[in-house]
This record gives sequence, structure tokens and C-alpha cells, in this order.
Amino acid sequence: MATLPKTQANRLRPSVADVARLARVGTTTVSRVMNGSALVTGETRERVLDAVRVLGYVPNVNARKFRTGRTRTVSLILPMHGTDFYTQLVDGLDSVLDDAGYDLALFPLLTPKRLERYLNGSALPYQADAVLLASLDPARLFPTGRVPTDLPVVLADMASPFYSSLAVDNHLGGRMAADRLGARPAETFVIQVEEWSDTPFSSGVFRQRLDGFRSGLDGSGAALPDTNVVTVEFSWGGGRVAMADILARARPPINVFASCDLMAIGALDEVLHAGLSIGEDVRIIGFDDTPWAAERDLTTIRQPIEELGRATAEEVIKRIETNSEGREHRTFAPTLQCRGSA
Amino acid sequence: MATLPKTQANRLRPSVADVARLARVGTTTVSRVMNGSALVTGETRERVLDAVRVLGYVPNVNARKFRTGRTRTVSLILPMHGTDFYTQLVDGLDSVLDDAGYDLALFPLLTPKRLERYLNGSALPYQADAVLLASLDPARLFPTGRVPTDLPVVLADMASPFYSSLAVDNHLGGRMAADRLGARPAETFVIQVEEWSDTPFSSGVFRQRLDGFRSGLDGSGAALPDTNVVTVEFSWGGGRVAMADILARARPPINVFASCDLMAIGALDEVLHAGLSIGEDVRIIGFDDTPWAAERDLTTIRQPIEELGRATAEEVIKRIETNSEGREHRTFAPTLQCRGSA
DNA sequence: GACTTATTTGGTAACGTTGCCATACAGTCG
DNA sequence: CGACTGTATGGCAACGTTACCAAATAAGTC
Repeated sequence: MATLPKTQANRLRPSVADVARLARVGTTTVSRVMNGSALVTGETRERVLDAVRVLGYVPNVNARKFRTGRTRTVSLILPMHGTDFYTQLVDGLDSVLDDAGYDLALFPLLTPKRLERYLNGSALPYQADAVLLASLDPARLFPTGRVPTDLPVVLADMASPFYSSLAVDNHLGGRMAADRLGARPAETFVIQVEEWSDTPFSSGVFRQRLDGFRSGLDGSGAALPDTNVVTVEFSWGGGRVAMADILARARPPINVFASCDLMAIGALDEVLHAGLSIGEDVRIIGFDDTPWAAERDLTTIRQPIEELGRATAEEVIKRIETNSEGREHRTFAPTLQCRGSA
Repeated sequence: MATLPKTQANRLRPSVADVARLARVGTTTVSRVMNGSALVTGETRERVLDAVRVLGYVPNVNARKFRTGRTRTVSLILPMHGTDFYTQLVDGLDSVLDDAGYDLALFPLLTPKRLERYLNGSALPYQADAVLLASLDPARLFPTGRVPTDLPVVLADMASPFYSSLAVDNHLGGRMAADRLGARPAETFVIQVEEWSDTPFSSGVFRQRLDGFRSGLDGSGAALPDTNVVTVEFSWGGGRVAMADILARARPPINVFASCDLMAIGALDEVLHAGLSIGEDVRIIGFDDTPWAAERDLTTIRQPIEELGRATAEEVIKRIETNSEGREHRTFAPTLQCRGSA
């Protein structure tokens, strides 16, 4: 761009020097104004801002990155699922990072091939001030168990001894679901998300929810034979199909724990389709507290995802801006949303 | 980084000058070697490479971007679905871009909030040499109908008069499906993907497939009442539920066109579950040709997605490297994969 | 052997920004 | 009134790289 012939159509972008000349100030002052320094007085600041407007000056991002050695960007590596969870997490992260002047760059791990490219320490995700992993276990992703970078690394929705990590207590959530259903004993089923344990992308959260649910049931004396755990694809339809299977095998009253709301809603629709009543014949409890859960009167375990995102952003900013080597591990307790379905 | 105190733990990264000194050559020569210029002879090149190895030299990405004004990065803005389609598209793009020395940065449009940030012309996605939109219509995304940037813009899986665009002919694909099913007339149903037409993210591809299917049926004289179009969530379970609905309403023989393979497989499973035969009682044809389609002997319309990705990458590189203002519009014809299901 | 041409290499000046230091000017104090 | 402190501003160098041009060498050509 900068090396093209300087024709009319290709007039160069103005630089600090141009702005400084027009505003009759030094380049340093322009730089200070652009960076919001408090050291520039009202009148001078106004002159600079006017010149910026007149010339349509926009700071050169790359020159800035080069000069400061900082990118003001945080990379987020995440499994590509496209679920509400990541939408909310990104919202939480974005809101805090934005306020602090950071950009969030997403790197969905679409394929193992793409993961390989990330193993290279000079790859795109590492052209940032910090790296965030969501729902990904470095121990599975990288042979050494460490992310190949000198940048600060923070984990969201995953625990790790090596890095700062912030996660929802899924095990506790499962126990809470068991407690709730245990209030009225009945044959109990779990609709569980299919998780491929051999892929490096699996996070194990659904397993944790199930384990928590089991340990909660032990307390109330109920039983959960393996055949009562119906494993199915993560989708509304998956939930419906699973529920149809359950209804074919058991008589009401039935208790059902679905390890995510999407499947819980599918299950709920299948119950209604079969002409049975929710909360009476079949009690269902979900996990997540998506917007639909309230709409469909679904009792569910609420994950404080946005809060998790915001806290993660704060932690990563702390790691960037103080050079402290410390790690912090935080766990977020889910809460029970009592509604009509259980 | 560069401004930190120069302690032991923080020794500065070597630069071209360090490499040049050790290899007893000029900095220009080092630069040439790092950029694979053919102008450096064997012996000198070896000395440089040795020095690079010894010092562990890695070029400073930001200095390079700053100096050349080019990022060697292409931004891809895409709706976040996490489907096979984007996996394949990204694979195709990546393979070509990689060979040409470009990085591919993904910007999934998780939320409208995130879209707003992209309206700003200095936002992250525009810190690249070109912007790629996949399955997104600039006319819906941006008030002006143009992407707010001076960078080259190329569209994949979407047509537009303003930009180079490469897309699969979904309408033709629908017609091909109708032709195939028309070979043996029967009551005909369509399992259609739920698409929210009011969101800026919807691309309209499924609508096009349905329209194409309808226009194909017209030729063969068959009819498709609106009630025979079952609209359902994009998932395997959705396909199963839709098929259950169809089987409750019609007697074999039945012809079914599912506007994506995922739902076609769900439908297929429901047919088997109902004890009916595939290809006899119920003929099913899908769309996409995912890996499972072959496994389950599903006749389907194959989209050449990787090819689309590769061609898109070539087009975007052309737009970057020649400053031509031209636009190119290409359409990729799907092909019929004949298997046992129809 | 002088002249041209091709090939390989090196020196130096930018690119646009910010950090560091110096300066100018008030205001304050002994 | 001179010395000091604090605040606002400007000058200049430097970050690491590549583009441009010049120079040195090798290889043909008449």
C-alpha cells in the first residue's frame, strides 16, 4: 500500500506528522491526545482533535503494534460448536475487554488440521497479548501439556494446574439436580450428551454433570442403572428421540435429568406429544438456563456464564498488565432455577 | 515487551542485524533469505540459515506488517454454525491460502452485538489484506449494502452484484433432486431447514433448494402442497421428528427430499425404526454429501465445497495481488450422488 | 583485452509511532 | 529575588524490517 505510486486515487493516509503540522503542535502531543493522556490541556487538545477530524486521521494499527510491542488483542481458542454457551461467554469477555481497549480474536478449532497450525508458536493466535482457551484442556491438545507460547494463558470452562483457570462447578450442578428430583422419588433417567472422549476437543463437562448427578442420587438412596442413561446427539431432536425411547421403556411417574437445556426442551416436547403431563407424569430438569428454559417453564441449573466471561477477561487483563507469574483458580457455583417442570 | 528492563530472563529477541553480523553478510541478504528470494546463492544462504538456527531468530511479524503495509492475513466473516459446511470451506480456503503464505483469521458472527463492532472500519477483521464473507449478504448486514472497508471483498456461498462472488447453485441442486425422485412418482414431502428470514445472518440457501425442487417437480407434473413441507430444526433429531410426522400422515410409497444430509439421515433412521424399507417404501434424497451419506447409502446432491473454498481463495489472492477492480462471479454446479436410498 | 551484461551482495533510508529527555513557562517558597 | 517544583509541550531517536539503489564480482562478446 505505502509503496504504490502516489496517484490521486491512492493518496496516502495522513500520519501524526500531518496532524501535528495542521494543529501547530508536536507529534508527541498528537500521540498523547490519541492515547487519551491526561497531560494535554483543553485548548491544545481541541486543536488536535479538529485537525484529526479535518484530515480524517486514523492511527496506523501496525505501526503502533510494532512500536509498542503490544497488540491490544486477546486470542480465544475454542471448540466450534456454535452453542449459546459460547455466545454468552464471548459476550461477557467482549464487554470487559472492550472497555479496557482490547480486541477479542476468535480461533474456532474446526479441525485437527487447524489445531496443528496452532502448535507453531508464531501462528496467528499467538500474535496477541494473551491466549485464552475455552473448554479446552491443554493436556489433551499439546504433547507437553503446555500451550506453546510465552504469552500469558488463561483457561475458561476448564481446570488446569499450570494456568489461571475459571470454571463453573458442573459436578455441583449435577448434585443440585439430583437433590431436586430426589424430593419426589420415581424411576430416574438421564439424557446425556454424546461426547467423544478420544478427541482432544472434548471438555468432559457433561461427564462431570452426570457424575455429580450420580453422587447426588447416592445421598437420596435412588439408583441409576447404566441402561437408564440415554446418550444422544446434542440437539433438540436428540432430546425428543431420547425421551421417546424412555417413554417406551418406563411408566410414569418418571424423573429425567437432561444434561443441557436444548435436549431438555426436546424431551419436554416429546412428553407433551405423548399426551402426558410435565411436572406430574414426567418431571424434567435441565442444565444451562437458556432463554427458552424460562419460556417453557423448565426447571434448570443456571450457569453464570456471562459472569464467568467477565471474570475471565479481568483475570487475563491482570495477567497482561501486571507481569506477575501468579495463577488464580476460581470456581463459579451454578444456581437452581425452580420452575414448573420439576 | 521491547521496553521492559533487559534482565537475563528477558533477553531481547535477535534481529536481522544480529543474524547478519554472525553470518558476515548484509541485513538485506538476511531479509532475502527469510523471504525465500531466489537471489541468494547456496553458500551464503547456508551461512545465513546457520546463523538463524544458532540465534533462534524469528522475524518480527509486526515490524514486517508495518514496513510492508501488508498483513498476509485474510479475514473470513461467517455465521457461527459449526456445521460441516464451514469446516470443509475453511479447509479449502486454508489449503490454498497457506501455500500462498497467507493466514486465515475467522470472525464468527456470534451475535448482532458483535456485528455492530464490525461496522467500524478499523475493527479487527479489517486489519487484513482482504475480507471474505461466507453465506452472508452485505445487503442485509450493512445499511449501505457495502462492507465498510477499502480492502478487497470476496463473497463465498452468496451472490452479490458489488463484489466477486462464488457460490454453489442451490436452485439447480433442488431441481436435480426433483428429477431423480420424479423417476418414480409417489406422494412427495420436503424436510426443510428452519430459517429465520428476519435475521441478517440468514443466507437463503435452503429456500433456494426448495424453490429449485419445486421448479423441478413442475416439469414432472407432481405436486407439492405447502402442508407437505415439514420445517424443522437443523439436526439429526429434527430429521427424525419430521419423518415421524410424515409417516403419521401418509402411506408408502413416499418420496422425501431433505434439504440437508444431517436431516436426511435422521429421516432415514426414523424410517428404519418404523420397520419400513429405504429405497422401496420410502425414497430419500439429501443435500451436501457429508461423509455419513456414503456410509448410510444415502443418495444426495453433492456440493463441491472444498473446490468452492479453493477457488474463493484463488480469487481473493488475485484481488490482493493485482490491484484490478474487476469482479468475478462463479457458480459451482452440484452433482448427483446416486446411492441406494433413491 | 576492453566492453557489455548478468548475477550476487551490501549500505542506507525510510515506514509511523511512541519513549525518553529537554525545554519553556508558571507558580511557590525560603 | 534566586532557586525550586510542577505542568505542558516539543525534538529526536529508536523499534525491525524491507525497498531502493549502488557496487562488486563473474561471465560472455567482439
